[in-house]
Amino acid sequence: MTRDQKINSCTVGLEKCTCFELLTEEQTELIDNNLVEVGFSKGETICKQGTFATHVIYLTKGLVKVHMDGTQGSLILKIVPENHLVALTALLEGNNVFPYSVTAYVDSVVKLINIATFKKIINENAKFAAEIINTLNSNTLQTFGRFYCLTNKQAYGRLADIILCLSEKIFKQKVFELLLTRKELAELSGMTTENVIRMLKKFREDGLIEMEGKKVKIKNSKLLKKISNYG
Amino acid sequence: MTRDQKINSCTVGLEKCTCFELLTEEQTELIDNNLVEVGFSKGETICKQGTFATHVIYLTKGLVKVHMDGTQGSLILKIVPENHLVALTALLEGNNVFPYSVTAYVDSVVKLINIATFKKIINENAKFAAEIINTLNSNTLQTFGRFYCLTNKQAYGRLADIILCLSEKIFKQKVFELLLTRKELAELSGMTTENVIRMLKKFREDGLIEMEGKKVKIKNSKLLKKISNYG
DNA sequence: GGCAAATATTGATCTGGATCATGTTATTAA
DNA sequence: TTAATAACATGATCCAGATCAATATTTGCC
Repeated sequence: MTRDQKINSCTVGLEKCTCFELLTEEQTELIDNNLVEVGFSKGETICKQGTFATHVIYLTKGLVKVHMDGTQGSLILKIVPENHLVALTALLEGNNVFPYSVTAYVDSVVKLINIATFKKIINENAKFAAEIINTLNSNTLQTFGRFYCLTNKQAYGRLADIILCLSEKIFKQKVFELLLTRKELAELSGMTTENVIRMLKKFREDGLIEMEGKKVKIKNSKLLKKISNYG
Repeated sequence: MTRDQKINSCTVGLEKCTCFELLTEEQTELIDNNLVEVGFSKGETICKQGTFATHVIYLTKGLVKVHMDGTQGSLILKIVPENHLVALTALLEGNNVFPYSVTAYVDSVVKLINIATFKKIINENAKFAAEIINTLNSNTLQTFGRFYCLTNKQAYGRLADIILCLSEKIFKQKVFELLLTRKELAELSGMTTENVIRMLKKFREDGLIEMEGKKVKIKNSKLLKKISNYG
């Protein structure tokens, strides 16, 4: 069996959400009349696991994490940047509560879209539904990659993954302001804060990255990718 | 923060697929004219990660595993029992290859539905599309549970999960014929074969299960659930 | 029916990363 | 301005589960 398939283990979806362009004028108006726009500060819970799912969330501005909390601790399923739909799982019939929480990493703005309205439009507009199917599949693929990363890679590989993901997908630059604390990085890469610190130090010593305060600079992304890819 | 949420970590979807009941006569005929039914023997690859995704798979009979293989080994994303759609991710626009492989655990029969036909119907029939959205969301929820299980639980908890899942969701009995080898159980619960054997022995010694040849009997499902739930 | 190849089992050893302890430096709030 | 709190850092120890090694047992198949 060949085991050389490249698996994308990045944490965020890439594509901008385009589904709303497929609505009729009437449907656009219906949505607009059935949503509220709300701001959340850094650290605030946008939706809480276990509460009634009365709306779908569209992130207008900011960066959020989607996480499940259980008896054995917390798992970050994904992080979502702006211009993305967030809580589509809420659409599932017969499951009227959020299966996860959504928390703001930075100050964020969301549109809360009434779920009944959203469902109504899906059932009326097949093109819109098709685009939602596309979004769901894209999310799934994303999650599978992260799933693989967290279960099959070693700690160095997981951390390299997260750093590359932040650089390439979120901030889209080699040099960026790290918004996340070591603790948050640890949660994201599925290890302890202490180990994130130790490993970042190692990365610095080996000339893979440079850090000054909150500024992070990718020095050797090729080798970083190798580490991500080996484990 | 409360951390007492019950998370379903079972590996398979529950609901029977009902989407085809929503088709018009014409659409049903269109599907029927664009599918082939194929049998696969135990162990055979039904679709291979990285090959062109030309069809959606509907499992008529049998039991299959969906898995991703990469440089760091293999990950079983889920197992799927009969009467379920399997490779819906293939629908994703711009992603024309299967992101995972599907392999038969036992002799199985599948319907391979032409993907263009499937997409055409989604774009024409909003109710059908809505049902597909429902299925996708159900799958997602399922995967999240397994994701949580594999990343946050200890080995005993993971094994207990798999045994309960097999008993309750797949075979729907307290006593069942274990179709899977120790090695397959190990893959499924994310540990080594040796440890599966040791832990099964421990479960037997502690009176949680009874085993005779391939027959497995759940003796104390309450305690087994506790182990699954603690870790 | 026999033999090669999986599969199952058990014990000994090793190790990646968690946990614990302790201290230092930034923020935040009062 | 300072007290409190959270973030950052580093070293010492520990442990769940992997890896390795060495049979036993089953299964498929010519």
